[in-house]
Amino acid sequence: MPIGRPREFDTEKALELATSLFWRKGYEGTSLSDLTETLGITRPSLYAAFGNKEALFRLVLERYESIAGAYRTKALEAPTAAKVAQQLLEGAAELHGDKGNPVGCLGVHGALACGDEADMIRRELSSRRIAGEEAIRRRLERAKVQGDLPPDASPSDLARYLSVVLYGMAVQSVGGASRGELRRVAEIALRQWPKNAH
Amino acid sequence: MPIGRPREFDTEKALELATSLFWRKGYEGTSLSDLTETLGITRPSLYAAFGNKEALFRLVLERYESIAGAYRTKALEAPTAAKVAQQLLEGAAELHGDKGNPVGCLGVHGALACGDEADMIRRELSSRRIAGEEAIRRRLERAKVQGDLPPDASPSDLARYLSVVLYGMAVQSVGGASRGELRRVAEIALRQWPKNAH
DNA sequence: CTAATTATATACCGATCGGTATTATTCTCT
DNA sequence: AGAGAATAATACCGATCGGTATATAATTAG
Repeated sequence: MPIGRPREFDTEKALELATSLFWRKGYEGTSLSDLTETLGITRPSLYAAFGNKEALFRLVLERYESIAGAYRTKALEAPTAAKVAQQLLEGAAELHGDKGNPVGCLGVHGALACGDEADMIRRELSSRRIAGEEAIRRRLERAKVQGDLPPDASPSDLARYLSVVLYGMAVQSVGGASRGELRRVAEIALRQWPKNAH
Repeated sequence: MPIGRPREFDTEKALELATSLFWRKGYEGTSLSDLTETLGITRPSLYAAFGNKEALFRLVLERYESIAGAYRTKALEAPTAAKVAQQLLEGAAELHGDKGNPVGCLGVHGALACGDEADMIRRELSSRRIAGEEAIRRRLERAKVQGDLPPDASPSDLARYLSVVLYGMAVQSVGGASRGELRRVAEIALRQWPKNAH
């Protein structure tokens, strides 16, 4: 056991509560009072354990991506480009259609528009969205090399299209879309997927 | 001329400046100090002219929808369902690809996630998004009656799909997507549009 | 035991939030 | 000119923001 007085709360459980809070209300919309009240700890305890609000948000973001965003990395490992697209869109439908999760996507509405003070977070989320799109693009380029996509298909355009639908589904879920409705959106979005001639 | 001391600023110009401010930074992200500084008026003048921050935002929202959202109502008047879809998506590409406009969409990121105080605005924007989707759905139902869509096509699913792509394009534009990139997204999204056998 | 170390709770910091009371100024109407 | 009405400028309100100084309690090391 480490030296000094032992911590009286579970940091992992606290991160989980903070995640759902930031997920629902975004970065700026979540106040320190929200956090301390929900986590059941005092302000100095929060700062001693996590640094400050911004550092806590970054920890939450890591946690969110490794859990809620797990379907993304898994989808990119699917054998064909068509299956990658399918798993991405259906995974988003499952995630956002799950009534147990807060609506929307932490990465999308966490800080789309915000005051000057949260500008760092806005940029961070934006670059993460871009990185996600890049990952899809690289996977589709590989697919093209493997003859898995028609020669005239553009991996970057298709990756952008997939990202757009993913973002849109997150926004749509804020309006209360059900899992079935999101699934049908995914199905329609996949209809146009470029068919290989072979 | 009305009785009393005349107003020394142009309310229409002030609304325009407020629109671009709310458009960029969202409802909560825009402070009264931002507003008074940008509009070049004092706080009491703003309150006398527009009521309060929330009332000003609603005025801005009306203005935004009648200007930036004009392409939507126009698109719904297109002769065929396919052209409605095309004009909706291409209109969004033009709007969000215009470097003269702030990125994103006021209705989408104006208050997706926010603190408790802005909850009214969040609900307002959400219900407007739903109303927009409903308008598309009704147009597509009319198209189906007119034999303009295949019998097995679902107007509500297609309307939801179109809305998702519109939302997603708004988010994508925050990441700096160009007009051409958004146009290609629109083009891909339209490939799957149900073809009529006729 | 004492000393060192770490977490806790209370109470507070300056800055900013949205909003307003007060007073002075500029106009129309009689 | 003077009364009434509306806007303008200054200065301020309580509440909340993110963050912290201070002191106390709980633990390990010696």
